[in-house]
Amino acid sequence: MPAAPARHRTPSGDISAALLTAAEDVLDREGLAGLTIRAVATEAGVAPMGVYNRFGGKPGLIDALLSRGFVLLREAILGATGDGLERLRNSGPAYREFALTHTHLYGLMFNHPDDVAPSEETLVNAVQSFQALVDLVSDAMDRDELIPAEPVEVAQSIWAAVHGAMSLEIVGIGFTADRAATFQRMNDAVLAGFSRS
Amino acid sequence: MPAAPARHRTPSGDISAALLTAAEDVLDREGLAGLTIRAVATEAGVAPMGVYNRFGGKPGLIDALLSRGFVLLREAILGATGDGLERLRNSGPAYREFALTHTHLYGLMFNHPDDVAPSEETLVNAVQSFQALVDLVSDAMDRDELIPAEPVEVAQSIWAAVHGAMSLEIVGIGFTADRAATFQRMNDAVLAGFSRS
DNA sequence: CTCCCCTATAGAACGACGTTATATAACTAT
DNA sequence: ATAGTTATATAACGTCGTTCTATAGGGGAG
Repeated sequence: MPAAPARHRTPSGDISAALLTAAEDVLDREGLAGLTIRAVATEAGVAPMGVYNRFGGKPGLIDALLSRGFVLLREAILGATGDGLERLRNSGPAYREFALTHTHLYGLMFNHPDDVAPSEETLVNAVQSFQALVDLVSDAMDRDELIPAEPVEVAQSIWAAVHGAMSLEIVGIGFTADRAATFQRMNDAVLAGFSRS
Repeated sequence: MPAAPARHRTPSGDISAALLTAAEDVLDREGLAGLTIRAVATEAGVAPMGVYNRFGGKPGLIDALLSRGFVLLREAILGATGDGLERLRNSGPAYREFALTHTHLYGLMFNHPDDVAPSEETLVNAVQSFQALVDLVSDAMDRDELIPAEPVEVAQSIWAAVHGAMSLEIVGIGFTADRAATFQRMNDAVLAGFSRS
């Protein structure tokens, strides 16, 4: 009989992390269409069954990607420098940077397939991303740099504007030459709407 | 031999329209996951091959949906009542109404699959949707109800904010009780950022 | 160190998908 | 009525997500 084919076995604990990292890479590189169970498993050097053992299937794997995406988004927002209103203003470009660095993941986070039901953990991470923005708004209000109002309401408006700008920019709908400058202007205009004259 | 199976044949000219209408219905009813060639053809009472004869395949069919979506969006914007700044303000809720009525189509318009390359006609319709908003902005500026600026820049910012709000509302990311009221407040805040004090 | 159980592995299989190819039958224009 | 265009039914191919089987590698108990 022929020599037994050398069969490698990945240590249990490393499988989830390997699959998740591989999924991120495949998604960034080839988009959602290229994100197949077989492709991710191959990229991770793991058997396709691992996706089912660890994530319960493709929707579970995508949910894990979303969860990680919101963690990264929160870190991007918190990475903004400055204080008060200045920091809030700087969080806009930081948000933009994240979206442009992970366009496919970003698109997935705000427009996931119907069969992907965000898990509790994912929802918590999404809320914490939003909370990071709320905190920046609250701080600016405490410093009297913004009109007093409900911070959650204001943060929701700012997030909508910033997310909308990135969604349009990623899909290629833009009618101005300098995208970064247009983003800045929109960011400033929205903040101006909530600022003291 | 058995009786020939009664084979119905759809008149040529009606096939495209039947397929497109069926695709709209299936998309609205079952989402992108349910939008299969076979399902659309069955819904239209037409052979699956019709999609290839008329639209060149599934990406072509989706492109036709996008094209029609932007026409509907333009009509929704133009349907806003009032004059000048008031009409611009009213176009927000009209936009929201369209997005909520066709959530799946709306999501597709601003986050289409990688293999769907928008046709020239679709791009023209998208530009015309945007132009409708630019015209409202220009009119409000002409009436001195907005700060003088480049209408395209201002319209781009407004669209970003409104689109972002609907994108978040559709995906279920919202932290305020009354979605319609929050939308109104954001709409007003953005316009305030471009308005005369 | 040895044995055993847990679990990752390879591989086949299923149904559904987008797509292509075939041959037949229905409409349309002459 | 006839000929050509074109929609039809049907089968097939490869790939997808998913499930099932049997095998074999690694970690823990003795």
